[in-house]
Amino acid sequence: MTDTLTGGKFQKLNRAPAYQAVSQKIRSAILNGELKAGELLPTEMDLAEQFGVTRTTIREAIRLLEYGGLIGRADRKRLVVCLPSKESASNSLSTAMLMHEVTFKELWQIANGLEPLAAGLACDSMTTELKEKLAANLERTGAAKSDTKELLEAEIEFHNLIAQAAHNNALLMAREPLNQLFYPAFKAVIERMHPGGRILDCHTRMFEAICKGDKKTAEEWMQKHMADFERGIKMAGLDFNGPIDHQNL
Amino acid sequence: MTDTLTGGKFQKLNRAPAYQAVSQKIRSAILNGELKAGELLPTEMDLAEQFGVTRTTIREAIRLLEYGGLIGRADRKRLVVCLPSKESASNSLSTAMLMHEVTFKELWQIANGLEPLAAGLACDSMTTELKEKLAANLERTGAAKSDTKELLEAEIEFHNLIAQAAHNNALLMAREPLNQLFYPAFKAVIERMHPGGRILDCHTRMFEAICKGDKKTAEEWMQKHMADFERGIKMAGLDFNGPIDHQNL
DNA sequence: TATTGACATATTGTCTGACAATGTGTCAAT
DNA sequence: ATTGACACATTGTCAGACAATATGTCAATA
Repeated sequence: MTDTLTGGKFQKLNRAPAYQAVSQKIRSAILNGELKAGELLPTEMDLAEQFGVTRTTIREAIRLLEYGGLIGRADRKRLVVCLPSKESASNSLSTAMLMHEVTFKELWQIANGLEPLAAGLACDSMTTELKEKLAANLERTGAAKSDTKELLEAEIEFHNLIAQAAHNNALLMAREPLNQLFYPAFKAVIERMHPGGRILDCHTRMFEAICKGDKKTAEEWMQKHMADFERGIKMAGLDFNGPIDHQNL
Repeated sequence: MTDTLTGGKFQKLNRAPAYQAVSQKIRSAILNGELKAGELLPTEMDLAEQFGVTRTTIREAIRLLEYGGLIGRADRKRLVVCLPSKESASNSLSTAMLMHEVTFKELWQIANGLEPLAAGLACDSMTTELKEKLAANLERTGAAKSDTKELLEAEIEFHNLIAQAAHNNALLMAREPLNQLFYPAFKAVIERMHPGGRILDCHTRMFEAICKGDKKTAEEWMQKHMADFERGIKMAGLDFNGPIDHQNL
């Protein structure tokens, strides 16, 4: 199968289209800090002149970056350089996972690794501000009762707060695809849950453990919580070993 | 601060540009399976007619998707619907982490969560094929000696193989940003390492543990391996608590 | 003073129409 | 079976235009 004649010696020379080159240049400029987040981009005409191409080409180059969240619109006209939000940053990863038909089980295994990790780290770097937010969240959960929509939001907020308490931005971003992909499942599980179930209990104990800096207990309760979630998925009639849906786009 | 007159009642109506709408439609069609991966996209003129806009608009819409890896070029002409590769899928997340100036420590904490997880899962679902590949990788590592480039590649390959052995596609994709961002650090660490160090030993013991299905031992050795890496980063003169570089773009 | 209206200007979004470069398919010649 | 010649389709890029919308200025007004 090795055709030494046609296969060897020369490598495919890549003549990438101009819009890709331009896009790369702009991207680099942003990563280098030549263009700082928050700054306005030069106008399309400016860029066109600088690169020596047409506005059309510039616009295509910009679109290429826009999806990644590196560039956004300030006020619907002028474009600005952005710090990508964790949502936009994890979009491609989420959709890629969707298209690869990742299963609940696979995602759950990751979450089961990351969530206890977050809980553990939170024990080391808890702040009073986050303690207050968590306390407020517990109240919110308690007050939600059978209002599933409210309960759902509180539940998600709780986990996000824990992750914030870990003071690890990378973790916060790495978790985001799970948030996005699990959302429909969260919803289904919580809607089918008997009110006043274990959720609040779990959360409370976790909160107390974290406040005490009791890493082991915090991690254990998070694991129990995740186990509950797994059971919930199955009880909600979702196929734990099957691919997740994409009601989120 | 609540101006009840101008603030309330009406929400900002969003008149998104046409290229965004078109992009969304195409994206949905792909996620719905109306356009399957591998299929050719209709020609730009076709799309332009169908959506009732110009080719210019269509092209901008396509660029928007191209970055995310949902659309690629088959043969430099006709565009084709793609299953995003794990590399392209994690690009935005990686650059977002870069721009948020994520530290080595933050990334390491995640890796320290995911890598032992992978090693543990691998114990449950090892295949003979991967055993062979891992065995070959160990030989490769042994043979590399002081060839740091070769050693680097072998090291990365080892971890990827473990992750593959976990048979969890989501994990494989979630790990990818770490691969991308740690790469320069890997390199620096390995170049500064005394040859015949602990690497091969660690890998071998992990391999043996995984083959035996000894989850606990496999995880422990992976953790030791990660601890070595942490030491390596510090010894290489990199700031463990400082932001990572972006020599990768 | 603070708000409004009128107006010129700048910038983006979209359209039209064109051309060059490149890949595809066909068919005859070898 | 390979090559050459040719028509055709499709993408990449250009030039130039116009509409819609923000921005800034300045006078008029309450």
